[in-house]
Amino acid sequence: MPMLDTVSFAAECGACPIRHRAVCARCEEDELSRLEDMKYYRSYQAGQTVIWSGDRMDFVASVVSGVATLSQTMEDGRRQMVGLLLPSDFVGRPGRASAAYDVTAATDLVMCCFRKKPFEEMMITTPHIGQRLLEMTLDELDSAREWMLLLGRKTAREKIASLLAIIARRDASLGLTRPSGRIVFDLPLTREEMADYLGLTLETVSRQISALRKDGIISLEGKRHVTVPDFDALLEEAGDDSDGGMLS
Amino acid sequence: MPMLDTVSFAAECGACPIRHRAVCARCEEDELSRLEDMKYYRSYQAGQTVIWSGDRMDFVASVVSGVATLSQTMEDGRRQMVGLLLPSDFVGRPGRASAAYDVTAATDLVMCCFRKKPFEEMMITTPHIGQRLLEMTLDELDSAREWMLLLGRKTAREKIASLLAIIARRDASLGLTRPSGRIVFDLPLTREEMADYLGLTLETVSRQISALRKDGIISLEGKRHVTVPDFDALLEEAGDDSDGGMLS
DNA sequence: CGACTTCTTGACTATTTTCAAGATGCGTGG
DNA sequence: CCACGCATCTTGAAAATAGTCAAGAAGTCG
Repeated sequence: MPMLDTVSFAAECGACPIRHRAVCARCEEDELSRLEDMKYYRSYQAGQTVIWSGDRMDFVASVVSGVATLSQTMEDGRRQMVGLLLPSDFVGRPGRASAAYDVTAATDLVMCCFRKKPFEEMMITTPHIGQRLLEMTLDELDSAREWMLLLGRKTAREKIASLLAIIARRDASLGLTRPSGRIVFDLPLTREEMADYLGLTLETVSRQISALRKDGIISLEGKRHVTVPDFDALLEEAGDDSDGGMLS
Repeated sequence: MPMLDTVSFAAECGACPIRHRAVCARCEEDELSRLEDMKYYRSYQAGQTVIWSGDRMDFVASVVSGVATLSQTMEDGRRQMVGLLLPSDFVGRPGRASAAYDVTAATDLVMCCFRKKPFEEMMITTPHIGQRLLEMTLDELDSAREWMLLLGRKTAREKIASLLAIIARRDASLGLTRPSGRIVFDLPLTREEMADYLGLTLETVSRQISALRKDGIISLEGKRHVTVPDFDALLEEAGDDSDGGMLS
């Protein structure tokens, strides 16, 4: 098992890449400096577990870079991913002592952690944090519900296309690719992780990716590097309405 | 189509049955009286639509009595329920102009509606509402994630057992039945609504209910009235860990 | 009591899973 | 630099689960 690594980072909130999107987005300068006093960074390697469900959790955190997954496991080993945590996403629940889900680093990961006690106190005294967290939680709830539609009603092919579209759109919104019809990105997940997210087996994931490739919806170099020649065609396969689930 | 019905209700917040659990739970007397100024009650009959996805929504609301459903529909008609709204649950999203989901009355329903504009203003000036709403939203997010596990990984039989367990537990917590091994309740949903909630067809729902009946896990009088002789046996069928997903 | 909706059950079909074998790619060490 | 070993991925064949189509039963409401 690899070890946790507490990092001394370029720790200026002012220079933080997720400053404007994370839970601290609405904070004023003085609030930020209070946050700086309770924060520390942690890095994890791809594959490392951040925390196990049920473990005591004495911090909350924002994802700074990389991708983490939230997942639940049944006694017999069946696993379902219940969230994909991207930069600026929030981890942990104020007021709860232990983790409700397994959190795993899907890629190399950096998190900005806040000691829980002072963070909770600050939530009471300053409204900006709680307001922003409410906004973010409502957004997550919408995502979770969109995912419920996928899990409950979409076919395997639609599930794969939907996941690819989400990842593609996210990369595009981070400015890593131009928002034309052609999109290129790397999958941050293994086939098994995709299966756990989509409620499928890894074999079905593999087959459907092959099928989408055969049909020219995507092309692959290696196993992770994906090219989508026509994003609209991908959305068509995903079965979403044309706006792709954008909520005003 | 039945019509909307605006009701003059026994409108005292002090006597409200959901006073201690709803979004107003933390409000002081003076805050309650501000809420009274912006509130009105509405009743709906079982089957009636409260609001359609995409419709403009100039209120937010709490469910006072009855059961409502939140659902999403794909272009080709596939439908997935994404939430079950019980007394004290909150409907609507502050800061959003239109409904993101279809809201339907599953049973006769009474809602306590707040005009959206003043409610949003009050959220900024008084922290109690936003704090409580954050708590409730985090709880809903947990429920949604529990449902994702069900939709993605459970078998049809486990899905049915899980739904029955949830309804049974809820009725018990409302004090309608004693919390012994034996539990009796009425299903608030049709087979089709159950199917939409569970990501199944109504035929599969029907078959699995018959199977649970044949195996003695439940018994039925009529189609809606259910007796669970041994609640632990039902939980076993649901595939949950023994605590039944209770979160501290 | 009768019409209509809701529900049940049967037979067949489709999709996804399971089990199994082999291919590909990646990192490490010779 | 190449080869080996391990993890990841692909593909095939058979099996299981849930879906579809269809008919009829039960319950409900007027």
